[in-house]
Amino acid sequence: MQTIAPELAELAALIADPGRAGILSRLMDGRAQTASELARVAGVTPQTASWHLARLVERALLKVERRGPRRLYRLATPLVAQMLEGMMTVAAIDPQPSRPHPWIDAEMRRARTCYDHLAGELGVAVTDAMREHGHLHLDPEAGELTASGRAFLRDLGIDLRSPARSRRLLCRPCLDWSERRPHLAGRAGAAVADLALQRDWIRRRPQGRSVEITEAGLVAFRGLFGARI
Amino acid sequence: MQTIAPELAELAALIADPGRAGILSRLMDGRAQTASELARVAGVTPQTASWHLARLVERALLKVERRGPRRLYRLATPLVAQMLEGMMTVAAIDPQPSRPHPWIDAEMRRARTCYDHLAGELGVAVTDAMREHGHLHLDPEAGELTASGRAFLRDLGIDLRSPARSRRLLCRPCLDWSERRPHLAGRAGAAVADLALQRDWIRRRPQGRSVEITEAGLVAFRGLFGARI
DNA sequence: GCAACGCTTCGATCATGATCGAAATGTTCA
DNA sequence: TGAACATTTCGATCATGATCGAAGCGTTGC
Repeated sequence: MQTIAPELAELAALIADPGRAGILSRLMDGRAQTASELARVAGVTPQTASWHLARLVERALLKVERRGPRRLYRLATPLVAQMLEGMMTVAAIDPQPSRPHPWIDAEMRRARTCYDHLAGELGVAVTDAMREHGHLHLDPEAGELTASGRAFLRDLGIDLRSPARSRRLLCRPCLDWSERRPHLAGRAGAAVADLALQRDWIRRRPQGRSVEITEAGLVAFRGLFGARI
Repeated sequence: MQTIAPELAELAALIADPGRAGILSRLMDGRAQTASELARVAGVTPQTASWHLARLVERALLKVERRGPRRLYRLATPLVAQMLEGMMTVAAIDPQPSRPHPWIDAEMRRARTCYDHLAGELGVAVTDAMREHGHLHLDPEAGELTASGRAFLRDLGIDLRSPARSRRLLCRPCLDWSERRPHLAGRAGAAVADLALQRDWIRRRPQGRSVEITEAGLVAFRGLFGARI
């Protein structure tokens, strides 16, 4: 019985190295990174990272772009991000009975981006607040932005039609691996994250995927969204 | 920077072995299998399979159930199936320009079940036919069953409310890794597959995940659905 | 209780691939 | 053209874990 199992194993083997897993995890914020930065997060020497990166590109998980003497790596397609999202969700399931993940970096747990939307305590808090205000319904598999939610986002200055890529789902849940609860994803989630970056409510930390919540951000998330953060 | 990367790598390593990947792939039809059957599909001796199965259970990817002298293994949660689905989708992406997958078993490519719904040429053909008849809209990320579609399924004797687990999404796309195109999943997809099994349109092959399309099935899929199969 | 059967544990062997130092390549800028 | 820098290639070493034979365990049925 020939199945896709060999390819599945091959793909998994590619992710199974801690260095490569670190690289992929780092790229989950959707932006491109240099080989040096990726070597740093993987905790290996540049030549080792180069070897890992070559494998990831060869297998089409990453694509590379030359920018002067540097090379910028990013996830090849959103499909890869979606796959990693699913794997992280399962990876976060402790075989042991549920408890918080003390081994996750506090900054990551607090606030980060997940490809293009907010995650961590912040992402879940904003999502919860929107649900409580009736802006949002979120089931494990599906999500819906209510009329109230559309109005709310519009009043914030978000044009949901703008991201053009209307083929993307407006509103979907994404299981937060650190909080073990869904947060808002899809076009609406991306729009909220964009807004937060634009208004300087959050700032990307120079290294890593975590973001810093500014003072203005705390005020905005609490005041405008009603988030308990 | 502590992230979930180590857990991600550990999880991937678990799937990275061809034997274990074969076991997981085999269990993607959602049913439980004996250790012997899983050893067979993995192509290893029973004692090696036992070792693999122990790791998968320990890491909570599988759960085991004793049935007399046998042990029945199944996927621990639908989350695992969803993760594997995502991985298979990426695994099926050839780094090389697109072409059919000659290395996939013809029976698997023809018709199989994907957790609880139809996949392969059959799954895609049924989905396409339903789309062409206006029963279904299917975007890469989302799906919608139209009023016509609901009526169509009702006339077939499908009660979409019956599966009780109404938290599940009614209609969603699932990227078919052998056809590289979406097929119908969600509660509607599961209902169609259930119906097909009940009416003996398809039969599960004793080994493997592929299903056999019966003569009556060909008539039904062509006549009732209008599928080009 | 005993035999049959399915499955697991133990122990020894063997193969794959991750690692880094050293050196080469390639790009930019002066 | 040459210097500076980012990245890759090469080569040798080393560690992890997959494998199977043999033996042990546990359940069922006579």
